[in-house]
Amino acid sequence: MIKSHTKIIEIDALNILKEAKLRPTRQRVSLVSNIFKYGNRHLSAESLHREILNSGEQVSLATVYNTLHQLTNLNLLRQVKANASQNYFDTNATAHHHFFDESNNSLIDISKDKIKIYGIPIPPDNKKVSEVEVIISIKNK
Amino acid sequence: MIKSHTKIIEIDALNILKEAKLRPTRQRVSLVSNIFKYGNRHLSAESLHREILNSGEQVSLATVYNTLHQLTNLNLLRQVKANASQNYFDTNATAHHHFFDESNNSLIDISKDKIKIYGIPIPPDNKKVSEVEVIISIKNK
DNA sequence: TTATTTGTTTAGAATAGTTCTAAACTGCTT
DNA sequence: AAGCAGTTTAGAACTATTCTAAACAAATAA
Repeated sequence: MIKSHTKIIEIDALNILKEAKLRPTRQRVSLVSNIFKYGNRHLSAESLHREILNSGEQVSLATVYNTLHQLTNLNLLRQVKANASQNYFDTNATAHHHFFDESNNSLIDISKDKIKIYGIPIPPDNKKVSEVEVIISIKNK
Repeated sequence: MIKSHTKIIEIDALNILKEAKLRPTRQRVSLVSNIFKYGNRHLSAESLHREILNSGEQVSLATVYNTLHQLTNLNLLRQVKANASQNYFDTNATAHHHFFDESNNSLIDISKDKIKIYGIPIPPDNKKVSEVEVIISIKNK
């Protein structure tokens, strides 16, 4: 049962990589499987790397970075803006907003349609808006 | 004339440090003078350090970081959220928003009252909102 | 099928960015 | 002016990320 479940995930990973025109190397298959296994979440390169190593696979941290950036360029991941020491990648690549918990640097999704924004200024000449996001910093009461 | 202008800025720096209960060491006086000399702007530790060295003073990069963090804790500076490789400190510590230019990682201020936001969700239990900011990413047309 | 070329991928090494901590300094107390 | 306590500085250590040379894979030619 578990084996067959794993198989399904791997097939998904293979499809994702095929669509992305990235070679389905051992490293990428295990990375992509892991990245999208648990629904929407916020990953650092380091935490993903640990996860992979714990699952018994061997992939270098540099490859983790490569793959995260490739998926980000393909809009399958999204880099989150936060003033944390490490960068976070969001497995929800569609537009949405975040709570940023300053007490532990963690992020919580807020769906796009919860928040309405009016008065977005016109960008400078020769620039266009690529994304509008609201970050609500929170801290302990 | 220039000398006297510098003098005034130094007195400002001395006052800021006095209010902040930080000792007015040579390093801090030149850092604080420089930080607030040019109105609102977005500084990285590295760029501020270069600025100081160019002005003939000798301060270590570690001290630049120390001072930036001290001023941030005192709400005289504000750390900007951006997915850049380095952290940026905003000399405008009041609430406002930003354009983030993806083409060169630069920031442009947007005044708080330009943008209206409705529907900010209630934060999780025992948390309170400390800041709401909008980041409008822009790129070349 | 095998050799050759060409482009892709990986991961160790190098670099960039930030923090830690021991020594130096400052001001207070005696 | 000597000793003590807390503060500050900056070199060294560490963490996060990127670079690049070697390994690999696919495509083509022999």
